[in-house]
Amino acid sequence: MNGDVTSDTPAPRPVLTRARIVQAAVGLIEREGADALSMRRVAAELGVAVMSLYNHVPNKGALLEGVAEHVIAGLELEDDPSEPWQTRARALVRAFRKVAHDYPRCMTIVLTHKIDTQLGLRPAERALALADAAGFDGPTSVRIMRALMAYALGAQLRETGVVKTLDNLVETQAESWAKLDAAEFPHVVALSEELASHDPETDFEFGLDLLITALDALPRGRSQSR
Amino acid sequence: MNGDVTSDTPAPRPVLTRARIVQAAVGLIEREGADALSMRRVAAELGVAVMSLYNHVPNKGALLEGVAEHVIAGLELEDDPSEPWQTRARALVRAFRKVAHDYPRCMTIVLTHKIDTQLGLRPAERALALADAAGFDGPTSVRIMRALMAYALGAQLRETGVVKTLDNLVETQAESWAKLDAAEFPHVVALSEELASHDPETDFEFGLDLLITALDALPRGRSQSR
DNA sequence: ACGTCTTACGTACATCGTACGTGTCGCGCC
DNA sequence: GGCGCGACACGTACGATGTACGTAAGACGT
Repeated sequence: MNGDVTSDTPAPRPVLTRARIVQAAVGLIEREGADALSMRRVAAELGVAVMSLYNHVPNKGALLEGVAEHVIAGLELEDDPSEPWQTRARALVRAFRKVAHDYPRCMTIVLTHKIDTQLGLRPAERALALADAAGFDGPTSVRIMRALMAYALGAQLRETGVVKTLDNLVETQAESWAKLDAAEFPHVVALSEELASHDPETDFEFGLDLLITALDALPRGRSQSR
Repeated sequence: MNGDVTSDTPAPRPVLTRARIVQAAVGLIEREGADALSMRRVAAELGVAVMSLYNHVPNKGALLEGVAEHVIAGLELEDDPSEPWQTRARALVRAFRKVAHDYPRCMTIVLTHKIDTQLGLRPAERALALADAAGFDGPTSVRIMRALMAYALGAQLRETGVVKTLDNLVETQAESWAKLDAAEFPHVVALSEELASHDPETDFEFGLDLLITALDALPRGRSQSR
């Protein structure tokens, strides 16, 4: 009567699939960090033997590419071409900020792995379209895209703490400032409060504004669309 | 007569030291990539047993921090305060480009590891000093520093190919463009030539110019020093 | 001569990625 | 029905890795 195991979903095992594996990996990374990711942990996560994963993923590298792909797919790239290009450009860069915020601990993996899908081309296409709409010529458009990418990239790595090298250490080592000789680092010491206070939102918008207004002031060959 | 082994350096074993270990690690990474780095490989590199390393380095993580520190120490931060701040700012950001170019395969490690030395504060101090010289107030100076850092960071990750995700895949997959439907990625297809051609220098300077000129146009409370 | 400290070494173990062989299940074909 | 066959989950096993731990050999003050 009730024991029809084959047709009625038994629930505990919703079939193993590449998508489920990738999702488990993403979850694991976000919960315990990228170092904690291992094929064995992922398998355990899914209640499955280790080698079963290899039926859907050729190797760990491919899994990581899957993770990168998954995250990039989360980019929300809705666009309204009737808006001025400045607004659309801001929206594009903000979309990066959004995913970086949603998957902070995945970022290292996302950035250091290739993405074979055309998904990875969407941001580039969008940026080029914007520059085109703004009236810039081809070579300039490419450079604009690269500059925007660079900023979006760096700002997010900074904000999410992926990059611990530069100014971030200023923020995380507040207690050791006392030992800093003000002679060698006068400005850092003087601005320690501002450095410690975090307002990533306005920090991000500040830099974005710089770029957009600079682009706006740039001479261009063709007339802009709006 | 000639066999005084203790005083005259026997050459093959110049004493094991943390600096030598770090240097070996850096060399190995640059030659074979970060994945190839293992304590055993480093030990072999130095003609030494594996565990001997642990007399100078508590664990692998500390070694990586040492690598990061070594690279950051290579930042050439000479400065001429008599120059206009724009020039000095350009020099600062270019210094990042220089090290990233010198140690491309170390960058991932450099960025994802903390640096405990005050060495890591030098760039921040310099950037803050520049913003101060330009006449910006404290909070704005901090934001300027962060924006410059973000760009320097992102631009270098892009250029050195550490980040393979965004537009870089456009450049590395030239052969597969034929299969791109021009309907979905019209601009990418149209600008494929510009995308493929590499002129990192001017790309970099383009973005840097955007930021500097935007900063220059910014209103500021105090008068600039020059 | 002798303890102590420093440093290089070797062994041992847990954990990792994954190559390979085995078992089970469902489905088309006779 | 029987039967072969491909897909998929599993278990075992091997090499490589990071490192805890014990050992030994020289340096040096007493």
